[in-house]
Amino acid sequence: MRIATPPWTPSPGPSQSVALEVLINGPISRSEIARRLDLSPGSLTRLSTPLIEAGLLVEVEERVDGRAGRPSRPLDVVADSRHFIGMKLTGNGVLGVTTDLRANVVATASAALDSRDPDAVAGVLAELATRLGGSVPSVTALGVGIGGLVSDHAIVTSAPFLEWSEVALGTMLETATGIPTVIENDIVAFTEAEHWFGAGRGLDSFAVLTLGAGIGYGLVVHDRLVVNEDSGIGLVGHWPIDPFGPLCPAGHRGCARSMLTQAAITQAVSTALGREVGYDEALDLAVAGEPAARRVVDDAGRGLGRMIAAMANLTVPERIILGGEGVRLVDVAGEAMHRGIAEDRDPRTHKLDIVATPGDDTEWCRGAAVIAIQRYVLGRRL
Amino acid sequence: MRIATPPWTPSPGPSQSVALEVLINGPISRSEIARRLDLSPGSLTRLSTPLIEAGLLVEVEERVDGRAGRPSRPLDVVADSRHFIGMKLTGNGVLGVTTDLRANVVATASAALDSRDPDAVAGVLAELATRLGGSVPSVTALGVGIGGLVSDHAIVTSAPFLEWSEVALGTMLETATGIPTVIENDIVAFTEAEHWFGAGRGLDSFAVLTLGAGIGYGLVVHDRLVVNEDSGIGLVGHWPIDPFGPLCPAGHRGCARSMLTQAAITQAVSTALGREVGYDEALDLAVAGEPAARRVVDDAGRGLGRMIAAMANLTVPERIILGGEGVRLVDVAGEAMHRGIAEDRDPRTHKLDIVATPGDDTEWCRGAAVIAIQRYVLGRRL
DNA sequence: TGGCATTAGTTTTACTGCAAAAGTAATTCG
DNA sequence: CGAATTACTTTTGCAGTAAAACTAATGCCA
Repeated sequence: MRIATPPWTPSPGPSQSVALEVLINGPISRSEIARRLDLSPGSLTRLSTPLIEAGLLVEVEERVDGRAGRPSRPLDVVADSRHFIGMKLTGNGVLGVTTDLRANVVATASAALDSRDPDAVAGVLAELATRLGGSVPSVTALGVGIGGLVSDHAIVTSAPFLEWSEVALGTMLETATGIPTVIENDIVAFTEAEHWFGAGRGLDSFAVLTLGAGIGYGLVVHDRLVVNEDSGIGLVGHWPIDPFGPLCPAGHRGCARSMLTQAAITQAVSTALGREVGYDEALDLAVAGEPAARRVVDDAGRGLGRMIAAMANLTVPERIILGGEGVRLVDVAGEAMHRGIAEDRDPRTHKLDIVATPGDDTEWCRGAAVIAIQRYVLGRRL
Repeated sequence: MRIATPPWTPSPGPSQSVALEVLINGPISRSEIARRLDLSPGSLTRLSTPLIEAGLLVEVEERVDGRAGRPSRPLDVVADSRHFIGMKLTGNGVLGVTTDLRANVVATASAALDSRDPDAVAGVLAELATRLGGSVPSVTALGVGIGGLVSDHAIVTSAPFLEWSEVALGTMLETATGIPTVIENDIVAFTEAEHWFGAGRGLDSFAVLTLGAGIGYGLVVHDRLVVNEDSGIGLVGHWPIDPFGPLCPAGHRGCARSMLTQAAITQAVSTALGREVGYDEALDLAVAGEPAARRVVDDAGRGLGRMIAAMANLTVPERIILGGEGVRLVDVAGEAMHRGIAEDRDPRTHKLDIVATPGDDTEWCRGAAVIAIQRYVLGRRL
């Protein structure tokens, strides 16, 4: 029989900071935590002991560092002491994952959406949550990522792709599942996942750009996400990147949406070749040297590069993280991208640190799970 | 006889926070400070009393608020208890101001530069500092703003307009004047002035764009300036704002430098009219409806608007502050600017809060003085 | 092999700085 | 004129901290 896990008790303050430090920065010794949080060694003993007794932290076996002195006893969180569900809602369906406290995916599932009616959608989500929760002892919290404006971590203010406005999805799901639920904008969720557990971990600032069905943008500065009331609208979708590019439905010429989305690239290649091709096929053709595909992909890469240059120039991040389902473009058009960056970057600037995350669909779900984790770990005051 | 002013003793911690709150947020009651810093009323008595006894703060006469209850006794800093000098260094000369602790200008002076030799320049600056310091009892610190890369608040790493690199201007001036000296990039200084005492006061985030001899950009997010090792290079000077615009010396078509600087506008208007005109005359002609000038100014305004849209989209600031010697462009081309903003902003976004600061040359000097004030008030740990 | 240096972590102690609570002050409103 | 309200002060006790002394576990070196 499994002993019930105690709640994440640490209230805001040094005790919570210690727990967070361990959660985010992996196994870490008491002395290292003391250095980072600027606390005395004595305080660290005092603060860590109750966390260990509560079963939240454990001492892992010491690693031999080869240095002189007593070896450290790194602390780590018991990652599978709690589990979370993260879901990504799109127009066609829902994809979901179960994760542990460190946002490692332990199960995956999906469901189709027949209707856009809020109640029907909530029903599908709840059913999926039940299915995902079956593989773990208990689910601590549920996070849902959605492309649109979300307020109070609970209400979908506006989600054009579902034709929703002011839908209290959070409450609906909490009622249906009995699991504490947070709703969040998908890019915010993705960015927070990179922030806590991804390529942005430990950085003071970074920017995120996602490629896929749409173009997403997130920013962390001074170790905190940058948001305002317009976040979630999709501010960079119509970013002008090529004055001679194709038109988008809103009448912008050569905007990000008309050149960088998967649909834009497949359409441009399909039109040029006179036959329907998929996204991966379009990129394959470019790799193989097919001239039209190559040109479309290079134009996109160059535009992407100029967009990255703009982000770098205006927000001076330590790193730029590229992600999303369509991120393979970065591999295929890397050279064009770097040319695009060079066009709009002063040659005296330092080289940009650009990393691409896996373009797996479940990354969006992990993001939603991270929002649930944050909400749980930090308390209601997110 | 004037009693010697005690040093700004508060060491980092709540005491310093209280002093800062009063310095930046004007006369403010103890209870209001307690609310803002999340301290108890008792703590505020304890913390403010020694600051008052030290002569740093004073109680100003209460303002009648009409509300019930005991009236508050607002605290204020003794602004003219200390004075600072701020200077702006350009290729032709130096402009300087003397200010009080709140960066109010109390004197102005300038000097020409005959030579770009570091020692000669330092001599001119020191002489100017002596002149500026004559009107006040004593000078607490000196700040110098310079268009280029500055490290450690002391060394001019690179200043192309003076053909300087690795000039230890800070030490040179401290030796020559005996006044603690800080060197800082001019845009950083300008932005900090807005942050503490200008249109950015009290905001969590804002962006600054200056127009003049060059294009400057500064950003504050989460109440702190955003900088990295590339800040000071002038990252936005070559921002592409019009694919059909004129060429800049670096070969960029329609970049900010080629369309928004004073030189760009006067040149474009002069060329069109076949005679030399100055900046103000060019703007006057545009106001009067002269077609070529109108077109040049409107093109610039539109480009400025698109640049503002880019800043707003990527950094979601609460406010955008426009400044610099050439800021009159904003008045003359306001309509075109707003059209440019609308082009690249999603119509669903909230209206941007845009303010223009006076285009006085001395604003740059105030900025430098603010850096000196910050360095003094916060201690060496800036 | 034993001492020494080094680093990690614990225990003890004393103290700072805080909030909470109770008290005082100064005003408006009825 | 007193009740309500808000601002500030004084008093008190306590929680969390650092500092110091101590224990522990390793590598290094003679």
